Amino acid sequence: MPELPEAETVARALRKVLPGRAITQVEVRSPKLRTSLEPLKTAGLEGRRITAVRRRGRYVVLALEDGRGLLMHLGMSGVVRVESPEVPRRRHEHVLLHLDSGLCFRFEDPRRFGALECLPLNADGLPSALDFLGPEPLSEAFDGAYLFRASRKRRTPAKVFLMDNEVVTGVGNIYATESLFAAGVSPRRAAGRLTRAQCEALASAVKAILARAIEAGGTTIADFQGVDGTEGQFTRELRIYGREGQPCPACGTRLKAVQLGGRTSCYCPRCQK
DNA sequence: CGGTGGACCTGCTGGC
DNA sequence: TGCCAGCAGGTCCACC
Repeated sequence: MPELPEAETVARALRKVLPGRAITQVEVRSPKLRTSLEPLKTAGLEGRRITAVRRRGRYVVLALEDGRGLLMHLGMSGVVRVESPEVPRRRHEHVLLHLDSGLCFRFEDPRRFGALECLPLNADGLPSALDFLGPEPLSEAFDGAYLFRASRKRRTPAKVFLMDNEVVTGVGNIYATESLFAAGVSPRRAAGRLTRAQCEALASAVKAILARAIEAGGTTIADFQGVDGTEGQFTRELRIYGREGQPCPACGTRLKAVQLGGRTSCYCPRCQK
């Protein structure tokens, strides 16, 4: 799944059903995701009440009444559902949190790149493990001036720069690709060579595209689902992601693809400079 | 320090 | 038809 709009979609759905609920039983069915799941078994979560659901970047935090929180990341293929414990366990459902509402929070993740850990929360209500993250892209702290400042002397490609969680958090391959296209910036351009105007255009594009994607409930390529099983509707609004070889929607030029930072990056060689 | 490449996983697909 | 290399929304670490 999961870039910021998908994490936000999940967080909003969980906010409707989790706050106020107590965890009655923890069911751990795999030894580890990205990190070991063993500590969850002995974390003493039974009886603890969930007080709030927060999102930071691609992470979702389920705050507990005791000052700790469950830090969750959906990796590449994570899906969360809240449904009856009677529904048969799926193949890659690794953690189930039974709730006093009679429902069950279920974390499914075939590739196991996701994470679920219980950690103490700081004054901001977040685990300090997230302190390294850069600004939220939809916050005022993220704008053209910030991008321009942060990119000086960086030789890394603009796309890799935009996907760096320390620069701005939550922008992954899909939304970086779409934002660069919307801003008319080549994904290969050295970050330090971006003009002030390009930084303004990029920041605006990131904000507009993420906001629109959140409205649409995220993007589903293969496996992202909302908590209620629905697919993200932003998929139909993607303009170039995954379309290498096809004509540019703006000028008709054949879209190209390059590998940048190990990720496929589709772009229009004519529209993006 | 900044930048790159591989590792971590399973599942699907496109090309032979 | 069937097989398998390659690729997939992310992060982290070792290495230059």
